[in-house]
Amino acid sequence: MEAASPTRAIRADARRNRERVLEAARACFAEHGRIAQMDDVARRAGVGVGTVYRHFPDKASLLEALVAERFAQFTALGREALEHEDPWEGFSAWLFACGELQAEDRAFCDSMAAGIEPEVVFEIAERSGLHDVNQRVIDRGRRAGVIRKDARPEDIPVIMGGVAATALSPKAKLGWGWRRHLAIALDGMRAPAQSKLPD
Amino acid sequence: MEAASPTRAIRADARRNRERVLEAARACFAEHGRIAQMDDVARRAGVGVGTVYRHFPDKASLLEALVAERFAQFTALGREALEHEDPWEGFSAWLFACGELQAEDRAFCDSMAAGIEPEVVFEIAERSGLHDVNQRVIDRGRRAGVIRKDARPEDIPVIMGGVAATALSPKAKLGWGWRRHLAIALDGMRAPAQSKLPD
DNA sequence: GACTATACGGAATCGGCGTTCCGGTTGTCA
DNA sequence: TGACAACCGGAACGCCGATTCCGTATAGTC
Repeated sequence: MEAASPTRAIRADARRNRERVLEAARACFAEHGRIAQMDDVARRAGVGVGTVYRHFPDKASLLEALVAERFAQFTALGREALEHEDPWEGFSAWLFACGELQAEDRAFCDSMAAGIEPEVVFEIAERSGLHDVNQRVIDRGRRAGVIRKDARPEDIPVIMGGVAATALSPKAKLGWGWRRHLAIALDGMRAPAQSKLPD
Repeated sequence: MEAASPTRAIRADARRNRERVLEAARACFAEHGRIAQMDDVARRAGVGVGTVYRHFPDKASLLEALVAERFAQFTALGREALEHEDPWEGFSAWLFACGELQAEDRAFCDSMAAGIEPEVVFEIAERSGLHDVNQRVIDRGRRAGVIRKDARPEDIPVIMGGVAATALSPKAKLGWGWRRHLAIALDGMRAPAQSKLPD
């Protein structure tokens, strides 16, 4: 039904500009979070705002595209984690790696933490195969006896969302650091469990 | 230097209105988060916007006042926790209680999670004595051998910030729930530690 | 080289929201 | 009761940033 239009293909310059816009958006939003402005993205990309809007109907779509990229990375890393000989090491190193990517991306963090339109985020995670990977990683860990029995795949996004919130805080203050936060949560996920999880 | 003005005392209606505004603000912001509008607060309080502004110079101040109230509650609960016979029970029940309060308050959650002006939040925590209580609760737990040795008082706000982020998500989705998140983190704080925390 | 569908740029538009302002009201004190 | 300072309401203002619009430029085709 969705046949390629019979007319001319997408113009080369259009394709190039789309790439530029995405790249500029990555940089702007990573640095300033979702408050970065469309005009800034356009300027950084060296195009007019109009062009940005031709490629992405609105700001939300642009942000979405970026989140999708990140999720794809997480998924890829997760697949590798499944190959790791030590299920626990694979699991924890994976989350630290995702944390590293997150921490560099303010917009991603506040999308996750303050969770604008979680429905959409959920769908993207589904589409990118992230849910599936979460499921497998948790299963593997539980079977190996290194992850607590009552752990669930959804615990991963919950934890990472929390870590994202921490990553948003100015690092200096209190000497926090998302790594410490993640380390605590990971200990909480480890078998043997010290308590029973609600739900 | 800050002597009471020698002129008439604050008018009774002014005091009453201030209270109304605070109450309305509590309700509006709790429900909609910090995006709730000043006009809504005013309407709900049954006063004009001007009145809101006479009592609080700007939106930030109003939010701040509310956050301060919350922190004061946390502090009070924390002091009670210190009296609990079981240091672990005192600690964990305390955080669940705080979570309960948080979860009902969207504005508080997004202040904590997306952390607008963390400097200010920090200062309020200091003033309300929350930092002090955190310190004591952790110390007590560590001495009793129920909290991991490498835990630090700052881990508490970090964890609760993460929980706040979770509380912001629509509960239905994925069957999450901040309680589960907190439970995991608490297990991570418990002695004996399974790993060494970074930093 | 001529032609046209596509793209482009960026000024102008539009809507939302915090904040200000001032004429009118009301509590308080003598 | 009168006078005045303290308050009040809410219309109007100003800023800011997303989005639109349209005249112009250009890739791709014949």
